[in-house]
Amino acid sequence: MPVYLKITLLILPFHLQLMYRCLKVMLDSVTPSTFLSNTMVCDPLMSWTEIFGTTEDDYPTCDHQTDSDSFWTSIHPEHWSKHNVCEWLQFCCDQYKLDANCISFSHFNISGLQLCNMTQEEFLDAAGICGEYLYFILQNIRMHGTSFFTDLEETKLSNKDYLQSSHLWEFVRDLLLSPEENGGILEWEDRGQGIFRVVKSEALAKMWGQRKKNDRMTYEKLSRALRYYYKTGILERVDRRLVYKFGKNAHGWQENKI
DNA sequence: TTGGGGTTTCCTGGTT
DNA sequence: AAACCAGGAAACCCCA
Repeated sequence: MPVYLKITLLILPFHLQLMYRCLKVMLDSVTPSTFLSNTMVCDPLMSWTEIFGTTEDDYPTCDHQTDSDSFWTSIHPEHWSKHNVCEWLQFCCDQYKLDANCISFSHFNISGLQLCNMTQEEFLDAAGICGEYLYFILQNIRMHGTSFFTDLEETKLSNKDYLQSSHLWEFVRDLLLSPEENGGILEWEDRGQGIFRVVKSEALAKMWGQRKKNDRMTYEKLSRALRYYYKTGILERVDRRLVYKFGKNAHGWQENKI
């Protein structure tokens, strides 16, 4: 075997590792503000040791059952492979109790970049009501994971400051005010009186948990937080399961006062 | 550093 | 039996 070929084979793994580590450093160094300001992505002054690290081999792996949301928010969806997209769909079905039968998986045999370029209508075509929900989850990851929009006008969600609310009741209110985007998690029972129903309790909890970067959130705990609002008049009791009503101190939910 | 608001976590007991 | 409701207690986190 020629010497140059031996050398090439010898250094090939090293090159692959170098490429991976460079890519990882680039991704890790990215922050939302970096992209929002349209400035350079990488810190140009990375040392060799920062790039190569030590000798351990920490190639990325994804166990969507155990890593929960962390993997999907650690790498921007645009960088997902076809396999990642497929795993993400499976993860969403498991995590949010979506009916996989609704999903036309052939429509999702695409890269992360192509996924990100899909419109809400295309999601609907590909997965019906689940598509609406998947679209919402994806936008949420793009906004709150390692998301980096170059243009804040890019989505309807950001236009409405959707999910920017700091309090739980505002988060709930804003979901109710965007029925086309909340995936049927919440719905009005009596719009005029501010009475609403939680349709998918655990999905709501997961979404709130995602908002707070807390994958241990449950409806049990979320509902405890909602019950605290009875004291402050943000919510009023409705003696029906999963039904709540906005109180006199809640604002922004009335149709004529938005 | 501290104190308060707003949860989050855990719990017991009750209801649907 | 599972899911939900009620509310006490304490921990936690963030912000001013």
